[in-house]
Amino acid sequence: MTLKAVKGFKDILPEEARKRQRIEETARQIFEGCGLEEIRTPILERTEVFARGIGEHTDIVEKEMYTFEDRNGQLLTLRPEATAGILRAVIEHKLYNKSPLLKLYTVGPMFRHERPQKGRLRQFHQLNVEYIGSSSPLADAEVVFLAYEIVSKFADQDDLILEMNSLGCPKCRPLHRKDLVLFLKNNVEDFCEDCQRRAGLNPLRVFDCKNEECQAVLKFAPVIKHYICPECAIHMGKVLDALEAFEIPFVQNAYLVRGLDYYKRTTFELKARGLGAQSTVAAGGRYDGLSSLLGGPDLPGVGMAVGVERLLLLMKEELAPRRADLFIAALGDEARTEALYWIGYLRRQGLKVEYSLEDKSLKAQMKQADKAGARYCLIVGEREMDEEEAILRDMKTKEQEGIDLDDLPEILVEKIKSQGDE
RNA sequence: GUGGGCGUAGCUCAGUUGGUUAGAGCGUCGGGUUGUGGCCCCGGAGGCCGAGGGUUCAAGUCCCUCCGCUCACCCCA
Repeated sequence: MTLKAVKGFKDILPEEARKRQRIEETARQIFEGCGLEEIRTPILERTEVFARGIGEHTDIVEKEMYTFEDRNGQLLTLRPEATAGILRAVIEHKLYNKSPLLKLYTVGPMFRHERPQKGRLRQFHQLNVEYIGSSSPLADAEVVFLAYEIVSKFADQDDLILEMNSLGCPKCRPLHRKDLVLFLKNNVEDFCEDCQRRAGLNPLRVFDCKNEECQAVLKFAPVIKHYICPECAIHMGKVLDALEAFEIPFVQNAYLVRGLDYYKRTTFELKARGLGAQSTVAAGGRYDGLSSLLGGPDLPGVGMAVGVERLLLLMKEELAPRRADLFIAALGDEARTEALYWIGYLRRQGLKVEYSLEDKSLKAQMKQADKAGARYCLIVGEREMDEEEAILRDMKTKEQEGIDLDDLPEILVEKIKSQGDE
């Protein structure tokens, strides 16, 4: 029995790692360009951080967290999402005293013990953004903007759909919730088993049900939109106006809800065709009460997460093959030793130089040069050593020229670097 | 946790009504004269046919159990 990775945990092999590098590079560029700063918090937190932050009765906390006791009997959890940990760090280090608005991003693995399927792993990765300290609807719009910008860099815009909704606030939400619960109670018979269960735990969730009969009944259910207080309505209006100004297309979905308790007001999901059942590639919303829930000051906040694995699924473009600037094919011990000196020098000059670790035939070395995508191949054997002139072959044009051994590295640097600028 | 689909070389897959040494393409390595890559040609390596039982003279092929992968429910990024 060979050893295998744990279920839902995947090895990221070189080809995929390169794609992820591209995604992260692009994201960082966009984040930094918008004035965000990176924060990195631990993957492990005290269970409390998530239990209080995410909500005791959410599925995540109830049955999906990797929670265990360490050697001292302390309850720890592998983070299932990023926001709670970041808030914990912001509060712990009183970062809010340094600036009234913190614009933070982080990239890294999250862990949830769910059954794996397309676009869903137990260890998965997110690009995360948090705007902490601002109640402005523009903060909400910025966060949506960032999600949209990143995703649309890798996905066809026609395949994307941005859904917006407002969940209301502690003032107006309870009214809706009360009426909704009442409605569900009065119509219990018409709902599927799942919905009947949801009604007790997280009533908003029934709106997510895929059952057609449930959806038919839900047409008559109280919708948040009609309960929202003037403040929330104005906030929502400003967010949507800003999105229009940003030229980001969206639709309003009155049934859009969130799985985490801490969300208030703005909530959104960016969905994509071609992802399978897990169609959400990015999502987020406002979480004004979270900071105080975690024992910090009453800081407003809004954030979002992009699912990296899902983005990977959408990423169609093939990566450019790797390219070496130069491959050095050396024949014989003397040439080889000299070649090593050149290789060290050239690499320190920033050139991508490869060569064969094994003592192979010239033909085999040329093949290797080809596989490395080398633009040039330098050939040096006994003959060249005697004549004090190595052969430089342009792999594309097949043209060859002699290079004087005396100041060979300098000549190569100049030649290859000037080529690269063209 | 509940369903469906699938497990044969590194990868994608063939494998006839059960029948002898399990195949192909791609990849990989080597060769096609003395020191020159890609294309082409030739050759090599590489499989407890997911595991364990059973039926049979005979199992990759049939039956059972388990394991794994996968898609969907659920939930969510």
